[in-house]
Amino acid sequence: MRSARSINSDRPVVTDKREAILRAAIRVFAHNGYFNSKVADIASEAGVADGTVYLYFKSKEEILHSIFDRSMEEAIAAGRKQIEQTSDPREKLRRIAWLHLERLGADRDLAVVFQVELRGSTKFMEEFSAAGFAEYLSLIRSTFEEGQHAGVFRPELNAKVVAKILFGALDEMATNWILSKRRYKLAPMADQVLDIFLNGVSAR
Amino acid sequence: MRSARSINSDRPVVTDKREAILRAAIRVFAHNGYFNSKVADIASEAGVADGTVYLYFKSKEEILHSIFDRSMEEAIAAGRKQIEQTSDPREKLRRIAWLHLERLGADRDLAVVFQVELRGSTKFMEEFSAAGFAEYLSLIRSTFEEGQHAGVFRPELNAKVVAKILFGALDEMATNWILSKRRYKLAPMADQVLDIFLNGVSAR
DNA sequence: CGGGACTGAGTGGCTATTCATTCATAAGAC
DNA sequence: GTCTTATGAATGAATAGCCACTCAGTCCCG
Repeated sequence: MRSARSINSDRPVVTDKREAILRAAIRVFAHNGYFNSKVADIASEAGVADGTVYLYFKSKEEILHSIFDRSMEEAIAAGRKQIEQTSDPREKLRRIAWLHLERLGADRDLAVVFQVELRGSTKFMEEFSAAGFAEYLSLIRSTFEEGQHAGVFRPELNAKVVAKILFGALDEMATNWILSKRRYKLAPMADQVLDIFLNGVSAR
Repeated sequence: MRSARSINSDRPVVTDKREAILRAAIRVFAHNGYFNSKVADIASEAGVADGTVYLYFKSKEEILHSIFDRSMEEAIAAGRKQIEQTSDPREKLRRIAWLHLERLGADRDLAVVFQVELRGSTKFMEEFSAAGFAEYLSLIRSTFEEGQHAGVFRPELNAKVVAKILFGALDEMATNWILSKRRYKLAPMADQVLDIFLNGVSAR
């Protein structure tokens, strides 16, 4: 990959353009929906010609994939890093939840793509499921199991189901935030979710 | 609306064909996704000509709307009925949750349309939000508030948020069920969700 | 017959993708 | 230093295919 011409220290132009197209796509998809978005719209939003898009992406669909892949990768990496910084399972879950909503709340357009556009077809869902999504759920699950072994959480609960419940609750917060006309901070909602959740799953 | 020709007691032919198209659409949308479904596919699945679809629906989009409107109406009516049959707020929520998953679990194709296809665009989401969806959330919310006044649930919790949490958790159960290859009963998951949820929100 | 239900081939509009061409820059020759 | 040639990134007009929707005509019932 770096065999040919890796000498030139900077290739800012290349990266910039690919990046510009991705950002433009997020904005356009968020506003019009994936299926109603024209490649021409993305190109003009990015300030490039239609054809240029195809120098960086194989197809319109690949753009959506790239958005998902990159964001998910970043999110999981950030999540793991947060988790390492504490050993208390409750605190770990708190950080995961907070981070989850903080990331989505920081970029409304990206949040729309994640919460709405990526759900728009079983085909996508299944592909994405297989990819990072399942990994994210299992990050929550294993953290919970850790807490079960430590005696912090109720041992009789099914960790897989518990993970889905927490994820589902957070997911709904995000979706509602997107659809709401009122503007409020998304991340703090994590505390309200966790209050109920932790209260529900903690060993007495 | 019923001013013209409400005399004919039965219009089975009309109803039958409209019904057949709706059912066919649910199946086709569930398998291919809304945007990848051709009106011609729906017509042939329903056993009618392309043009016939337009005798019953103004557009492809209206078909999707009709599916949503009818199902949501039924679901809410069924929910209210269940609620009337008990006065215990905890039991009311239990019935709502169970019913929620039971209905989706009974018709996989319909569930796919609801969980996946209807989420595929902010435009739809907003319209649907405005319609029955918000009503459903507020059904949960007011039941919860009732419980708060009765001293059963923690009074300091924000009922709106609580409703979203319960809904989100159930919603995630349904989505996961759809995507899962393994076949299991969806409705019983309601108990696991409620176990944690009620434990989390109940006054001590 | 009259009229409504139904048909399905055809039309129009739309848009993802391609590709011949342009042009700024790099590389080499002197 | 400057002219010539090579390179490939970028362009955007053209293509090709798709599909929602229409409508002229057929069918059938009373």
